[in-house]
Amino acid sequence: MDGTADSREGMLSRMALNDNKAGMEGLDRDKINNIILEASKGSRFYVNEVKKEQQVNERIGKMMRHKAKLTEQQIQKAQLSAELEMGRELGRVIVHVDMDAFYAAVEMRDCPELKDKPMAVGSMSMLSTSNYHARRYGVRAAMPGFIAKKLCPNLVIVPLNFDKYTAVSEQVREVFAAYDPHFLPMSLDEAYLDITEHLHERQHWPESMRSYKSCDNEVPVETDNLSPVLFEDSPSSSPSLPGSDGKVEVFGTSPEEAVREMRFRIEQKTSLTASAGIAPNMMLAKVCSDKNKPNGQYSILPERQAVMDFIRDLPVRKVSGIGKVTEKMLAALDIFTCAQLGQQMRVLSLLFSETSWHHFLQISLGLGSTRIERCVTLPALSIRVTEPLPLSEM
DNA sequence: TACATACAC
DNA sequence: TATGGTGTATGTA
Repeated sequence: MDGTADSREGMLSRMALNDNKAGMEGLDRDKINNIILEASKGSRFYVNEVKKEQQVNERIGKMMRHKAKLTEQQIQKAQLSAELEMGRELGRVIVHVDMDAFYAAVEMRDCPELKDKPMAVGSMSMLSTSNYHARRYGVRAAMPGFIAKKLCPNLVIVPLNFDKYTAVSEQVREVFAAYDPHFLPMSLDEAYLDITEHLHERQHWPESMRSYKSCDNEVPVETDNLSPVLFEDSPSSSPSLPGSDGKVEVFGTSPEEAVREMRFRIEQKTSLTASAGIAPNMMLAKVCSDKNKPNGQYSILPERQAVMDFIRDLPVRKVSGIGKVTEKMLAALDIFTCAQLGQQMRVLSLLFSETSWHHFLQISLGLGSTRIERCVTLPALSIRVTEPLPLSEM
């Protein structure tokens, strides 16, 4: 009944390497998992993980028995879909920006010797993040350093410099604010922005307000005549003219160009790269920001068809809010992609709570929040004494 | 209400 | 030697 094979399989789903992240494609999973397993076996953590795994398996068993007993019930899913479809909002331009391997990138910037080595930030007990070189060995955020060392003996582990990351984060947030003063920070290294208003204004901006010099810090190139009032923080001392020194880049007025410009300014200011996603809602923007990481961006056009094309083959696990447990429960129902999620709504509405299946339905339709709300989270953020460690800012 | 689970960073 | 800390949301007893 217990079945060692079964519990071992199940354990792997919790303990095994999570390669669902950028920079970890094409690894030798079996080899890596064996090392992780060997290092973990017998520990209290291991025993606890096995226990939790069995609980999830029981939950799935219960769900499957329930499913087998289902009678053909009619539900009004079609009607709800239609209502949601009518309310679909495509008019906002939502951006999710995410710094690439943030802590590791800061440490590499400040210590060039680390640049070509596999390195991670954290301790022997826990890593906060790793650089892309280390990821080739399966070393990633949320992994204990001692296990990472087994995977990659040459790994350099740098302790956290939290104050430094906070300071850099402030610099990055200054750039965010230029595109959306109400942006929503999710952690030190990532945020949601609604750049709809910015884009409206930007339409009327002259090129000079969209021009940036490669070597200079964050200020548009100064030309003699045009609205200098708008550049309060530009240095009046040395107005750099196009062609005088570094190359001047002119950014366009489209959403993609605005975001390219924002990433350019972040890099000029901090020497760190960011990735971004542009989409009509937060759920999609978040997925998009991961698509061309590191140092890239991806956008979904504000059209229903573009959204549905994007959603179709998207693995459900990529969606924020779908974690490993939900992934496994859905997998037991042969649901792996968002399209399959949509096809199975009838069953899902019977097996899951109302809030859960409503959420699933929204995902399957490519819907998400179109207003970023800061007021709700702001008090919580200000109370916080220490920022939680981002364990997956890759 | 209190506690447990899932999820995010 | 060693597998985080904190907040939110949701479900259940």
